[in-house]
Amino acid sequence: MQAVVAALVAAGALPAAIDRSRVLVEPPRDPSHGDLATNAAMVLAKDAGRKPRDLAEEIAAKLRADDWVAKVDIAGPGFINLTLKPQVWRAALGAAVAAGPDYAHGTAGGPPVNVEYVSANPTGPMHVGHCRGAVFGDALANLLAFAGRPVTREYYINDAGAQVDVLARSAFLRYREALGEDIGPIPEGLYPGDYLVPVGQALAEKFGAALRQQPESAWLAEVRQIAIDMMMGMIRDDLAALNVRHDVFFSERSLIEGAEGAKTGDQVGATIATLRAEGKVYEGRLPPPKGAPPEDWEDREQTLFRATDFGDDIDRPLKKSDGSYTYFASDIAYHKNKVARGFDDLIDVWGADHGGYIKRMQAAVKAVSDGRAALDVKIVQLVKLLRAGQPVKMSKRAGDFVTLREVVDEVGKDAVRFMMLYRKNDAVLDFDLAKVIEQSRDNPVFYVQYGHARGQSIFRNAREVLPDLPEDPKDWAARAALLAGASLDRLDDPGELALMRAVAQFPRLVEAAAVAHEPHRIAFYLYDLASAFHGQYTRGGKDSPHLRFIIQDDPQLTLARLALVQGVITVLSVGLGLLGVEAPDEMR
RNA sequence: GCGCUCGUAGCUCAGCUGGAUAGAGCAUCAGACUUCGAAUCUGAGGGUCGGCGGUUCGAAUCCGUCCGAGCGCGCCA
Repeated sequence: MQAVVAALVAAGALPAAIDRSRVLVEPPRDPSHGDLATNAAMVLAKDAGRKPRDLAEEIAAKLRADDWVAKVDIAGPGFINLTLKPQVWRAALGAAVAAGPDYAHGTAGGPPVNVEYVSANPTGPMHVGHCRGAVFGDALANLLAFAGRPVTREYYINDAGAQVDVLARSAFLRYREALGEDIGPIPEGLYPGDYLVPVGQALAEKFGAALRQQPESAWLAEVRQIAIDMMMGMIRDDLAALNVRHDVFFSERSLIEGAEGAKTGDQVGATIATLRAEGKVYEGRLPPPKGAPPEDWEDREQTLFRATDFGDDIDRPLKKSDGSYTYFASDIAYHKNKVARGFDDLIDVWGADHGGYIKRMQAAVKAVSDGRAALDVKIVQLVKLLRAGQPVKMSKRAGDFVTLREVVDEVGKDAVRFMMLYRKNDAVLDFDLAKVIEQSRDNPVFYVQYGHARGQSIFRNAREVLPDLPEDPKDWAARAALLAGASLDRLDDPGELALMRAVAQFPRLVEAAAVAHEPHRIAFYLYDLASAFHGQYTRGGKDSPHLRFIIQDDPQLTLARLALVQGVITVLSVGLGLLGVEAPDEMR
């Protein structure tokens, strides 16, 4: 397209200085308009001082000369619709089959990117509320990595706040219990969950009765660390059950107290000092919050980050009244640490309740990187857990919540992952435990997986016609070698062409989804592809047996159609892989 | 009071970053099983894209303003 515009400029039909940036070429929404559409004539007409339709005629004439173009139409206010020759799609299918698992790989490279997700407090097992962010972050990281960017997956362990001291005290109580003491009901303010019982037992085994009569100051740090380590072990197991993984588990405490060996010292204090030297931190006063002022509001001089200089609405405090750092202060130091490790591109995945935090964190990232680094915060909205349309009630009793593990055990990780991604991340999501195990079109997980299984089933059956087919469904290379000899010219049914187009579109889709940080686009695309495939499959029914994939007396045609099936299941398999969902060879 | 997010078919949601007659699934109605897996498919009806203005060749999409929902608003993380 650009070449055509250039030619027109050269021919004097268009001014040389014309702005081409708005010229787009993309598949139209309505397939009956052709394979590609461009707005070039409309966009360029004004600057050129020409009527859009006249200009369109001129451009169309050039396009008709192209080898790949079968048809050019001008429609509406000046759209130019291109229909490509089937050879284009056949070539794309051939490429997909040949590339196998690498199809669409590396479509959108770029600098290293750091994705932080989950970062649940290490005070207990993961609950359902965590799983959406976990799945989203993991799939986004998969997507970026597959698109060709070096990705680091990170978990920030909030092991420095007051809540881990509560954890330590709760664990200590279980320790006394493990030593045979009757501890009665768990006091208000401590974590009551049974998951702390093993921690108490571990403490009892390690220390015997040694800690029992000691004051809190003597045992707090050690008990805390053991409890945190055990909680993180549980969390990692929970994440593993969801097929979520991280490369780096980063401790907040290590920022404040220094990493092992204490070489790094207090990075939070150092960060504040640096910012202060740059004039980005000052001592000052804040106005009380509007609306409902807190009872204990106290107007005092405090250490503030000049967030308003970087786009935030108000400057933000860095120290509590007792002199310790606010969570925000250590978060600044943490993000500065990420920048120092070479990441100029940061992505954080947060829950909806942290929405009010985005501006200040983006301001902080700008401040600590001199504007070089950018932070994109993806908010995942609430998940409403249902069973057959009815809300799953969580008991109000503290410590009694639905754990992530319970949900995964009930419906499986594939269903959880797919459904979490079958929605935009910033829209609330209903998750119905009854529906996701249904085996019907109403359940997208099943529907897409069934598409893959059905494709593999065709290969199993096709061995009657083509005995040379490799038996192993996972041996894509052997299949690709055989299918390379297929005469793809035999694929000329409109349904087949539509499937080829869909397969050809996948690399573009991966690129767009990666750039937009939107893994849900993959899920929707896969559903559409599965739908087109199921449709073509059923078309080869009683009325049109000649459209069946396997034609008994025509091995060559069968081979060509198997190449199409292989293209489809390649994309289904790669796409499901990005989402972290299995692509089964058969449904059971 | 302020900020962020959202508002699309009866229900649950897409809409490729400004394109053509706004699309799927469920539900409703009408059809297709001596089949490579009917666990599927084909078709029909159903819409002031929350309202009103603006920007332009063109708006569900961008801007303004109302209405409605959710989340947040020193020393919780």
